[in-house]
Order: sequence, then structure tokens, then C-alpha cells
Amino acid sequence: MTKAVSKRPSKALIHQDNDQLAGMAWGIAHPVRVQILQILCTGDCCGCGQIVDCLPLAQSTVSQHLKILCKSGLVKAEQQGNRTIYSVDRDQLERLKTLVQTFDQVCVC
Amino acid sequence: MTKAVSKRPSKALIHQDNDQLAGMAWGIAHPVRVQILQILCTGDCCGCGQIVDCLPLAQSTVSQHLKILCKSGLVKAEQQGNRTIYSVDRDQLERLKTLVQTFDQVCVC
DNA sequence: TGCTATTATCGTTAATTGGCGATGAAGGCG
DNA sequence: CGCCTTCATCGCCAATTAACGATAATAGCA
Repeated sequence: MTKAVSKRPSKALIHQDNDQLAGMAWGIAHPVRVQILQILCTGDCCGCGQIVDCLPLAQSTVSQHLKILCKSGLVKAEQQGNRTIYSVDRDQLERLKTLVQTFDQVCVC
Repeated sequence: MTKAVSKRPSKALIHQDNDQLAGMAWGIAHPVRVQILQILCTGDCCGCGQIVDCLPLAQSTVSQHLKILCKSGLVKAEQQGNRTIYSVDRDQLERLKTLVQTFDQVCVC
């Protein structure tokens, strides 16, 4: 659920931050993706195969999760010859932290 | 996706924190739910109807989102006569903040 | 050129989500 | 008791997710 709700709210506008927060939260809304992100955090960066080796999942499944993580913005992918190197987007992670931290200080209406 | 993956990982155990984080992230993995949580944050507590009034969604839809928020642990529900009073579970929100904040300091393997 | 390694994508299946209207249940009030 | 309010739940539908195996695409190497 990257894109916003189909019917655009008329009563209360969904603040752009909400979309951002929801998008990133959606990225880590699955235990496996949390773990993948942690692997990327500690190992700094690695390819799909290395992550597959750490998990009891098929390569295609991991690739799919990585795609979702990329779409959520938390992970960057860089083509390097034959392989794709994945790494955490530290800026986005910081952004997520900020959004979560300041979450209840936001004025809604 | 509250409950963990069906096939329990053998290679790498999914830390319990990961499940917790994923569960709560799953709660706010939708813009509308982020907004509902914010409404609850500012208004402190209110019933389903009040939230419906703030959003362009049907009552049944809002009720469903509230159910998900409860299941994620971020929101508490309290029956009060005829109505159900929803409020943010501050402790859980703090827990979420902590988990996100310390996310990249966790040892995986 | 042919082989291997690496990753992405396709197709399938089962389950879940998100939305709605309609209906049901339960409390409060006249 | 009957009615209203409030909320949950029940179908229903379309879309998405999560998982897999199989296959394609690309780079590197012998």
C-alpha cells in the first residue's frame, strides 16, 4: 500500500508526513523485512544471495521483500556488475526515526 | 500480518523484538491508521463516531481500522456503557519509539 | 562461445486487506 | 416496551501480499 487511499479525503486532509510514515512503516510491517533491514544495518551492504543465506526463504521471496523495502525507501539498490548491492538508506532511516519520535506532537485538525 | 511467518526460520531466528516492531509498524502501515492514531493522540480519547466524523470513510471501515490498531497494540479500547472509548496506549507507543530508535544497534547474528 | 553465478521476473496459489452497505447487538431514554 | 444511538460484525468484491518453483536476463570467466 504505497499509494494513498483511493478516495481522497475531503473532511480531513492526510498530511504528507502521514503518507511517508505509513509508507516506511509498511516497509517494516513484516518480521522478515525487519530482519533483512537489520542484516543490512550490520553488514552495511550486501547482495541478495548473502541475505538468502541468512534466511530460510527462497531466493525469489527474498528478492521480492527487497523490492518492497526499496519501494518503501528504506533500502537503496546499486547495480554493480553482475550483482545488486543493497544498503540501508540511512537518511530515510533517520527520517523514519524522526517521524516516529515526533509523532504525537503533530497538530491534526 | 500479526502472527509470524508460517515456516519458522531455522537459519536465523527471528528475534522477538522483530515481531513486536513488525506488528506495531503494521499497525501504522496505512495512512488512515496513522491519522486515526494522531487523532487519538491529540484528542486523548474518543469514540468511533467522532473519528468517523473526522474522516471521509464509512463507519464500518473506521471500525475495522480501529480493530487493527488494537490488535497491533498501539490502541486500547474500553467499553463504557453503550460506547467504546479508544485511546492510545502510551506505553506501547514509547516501546515503538524505542524499537525504531535502537533499530540499527541490534546484533543480528 | 559456452558455462556458471547472480538476480529479477513470471505464473500460480492461498490468504489477507481495504472498502462498502446492511444487519445485528446492546445500552440509554422516553 | 419501542426507539434511537453507537458500535461491531457479516457478507461481498477487487486488489494486494506472501510464498514458491521455474524461467529469463545479464555479467564474468574459462
